[in-house]
Amino acid sequence: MVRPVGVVAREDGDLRRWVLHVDLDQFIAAVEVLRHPELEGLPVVVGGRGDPTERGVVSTASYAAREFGVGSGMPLRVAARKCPEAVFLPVDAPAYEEASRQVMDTLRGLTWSGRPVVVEVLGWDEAFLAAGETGPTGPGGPAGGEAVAEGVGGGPPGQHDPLDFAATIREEVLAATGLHCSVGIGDNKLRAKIATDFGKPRGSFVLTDDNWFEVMGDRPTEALWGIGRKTARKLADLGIHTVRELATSDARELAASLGPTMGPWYHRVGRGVDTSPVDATPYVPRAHGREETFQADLEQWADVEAAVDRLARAVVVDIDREGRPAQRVGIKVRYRPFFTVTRSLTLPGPTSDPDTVAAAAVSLLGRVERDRPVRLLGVRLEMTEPDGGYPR
DNA sequence: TCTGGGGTCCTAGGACCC
DNA sequence: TCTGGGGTCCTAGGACCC
Repeated sequence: MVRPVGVVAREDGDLRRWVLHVDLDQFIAAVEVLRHPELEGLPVVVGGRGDPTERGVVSTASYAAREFGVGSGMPLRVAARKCPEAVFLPVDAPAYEEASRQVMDTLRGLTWSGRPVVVEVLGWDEAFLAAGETGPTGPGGPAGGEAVAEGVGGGPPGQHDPLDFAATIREEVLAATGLHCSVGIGDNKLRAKIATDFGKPRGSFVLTDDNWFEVMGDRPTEALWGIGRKTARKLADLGIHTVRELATSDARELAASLGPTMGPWYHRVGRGVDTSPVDATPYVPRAHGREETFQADLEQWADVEAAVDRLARAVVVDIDREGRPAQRVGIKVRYRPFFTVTRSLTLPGPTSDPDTVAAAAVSLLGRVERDRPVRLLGVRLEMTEPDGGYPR
């Protein structure tokens, strides 16, 4: 159900106007510092297997490391050159998942002016928050889904100012987890998300229709959520460089050159327009995959086939946990130096049989070139839709 | 600089069918 | 023979995000 945000004025202090975006500061590095307190304040780089001589990239760098120019996505070898004294640590996903769970549980336990908070989790270290419903909302029934108020009318009036609530969020998350976060405040999700960057670290920022162009108008289109390097370049080719230019561009021209769906969407993003609701519905994955970059390129085709077989069986274990069979199988092959192809097929019928899936994955190798060194292999399984389809 | 691993969604062309 | 228009499925690739 689509719940418009940012248009409905209400008697209760206009809570529905606000969306908050919570983003943990240097999350992965911060989790590592929590369990290695002696690293506090030092340049810490987390990525790959923690060996800066290996192939791999930076997942997160601490603020001290960032001062040396180290940043996310940078090859570990480059990070080591920029900051040789940095402490390099391997990625430990289970540790971050556990810390994330604590953070999200803390957020879900918050109330705002006596209302439960709706929490939409975006990843390990991000979530959108909005004030939830306190009861049935009319003919359509409850709109909040999971969210049900606890002490309707019984509690103290609480805070209506979103900046006060943002401060509460930061305090509660710090007290519960030892982690610092920043909070973006907006009149929709898009603006809240972008606002967070201006609040970092350990702060808040408010971005609404009132100050959108003042804050964003002269920034490059790439500053927008959903516009990356490639799209920014395409826009530049159309003479669109800034957020203001995007906002005042011709929507039909955008549709013609960027697609009937994406064109108009970029136009809305340029104006800061977003009507999507904060939705606490648990995430249901469409697919699972595993891929591996080899420290040394594979030169023997038998090694390539063995690796695809192994990856396919590993992903079958992953989808088994989901309890849904595979209906499509895809492989990814990245050759030296960095050229990638994908191949995929629809299975004759849904299956979770490891032999069948592995055989299908290996068979796809018959559709790619086999006479060049292989840098990466991946296998991906698309699952059948869950009963009742996907949420939203 | 020499480029991870986990995902999502959109586009476009061809096959196939009516 | 000189051949429309639309819908759906399959496949490959691209872009983006965390």
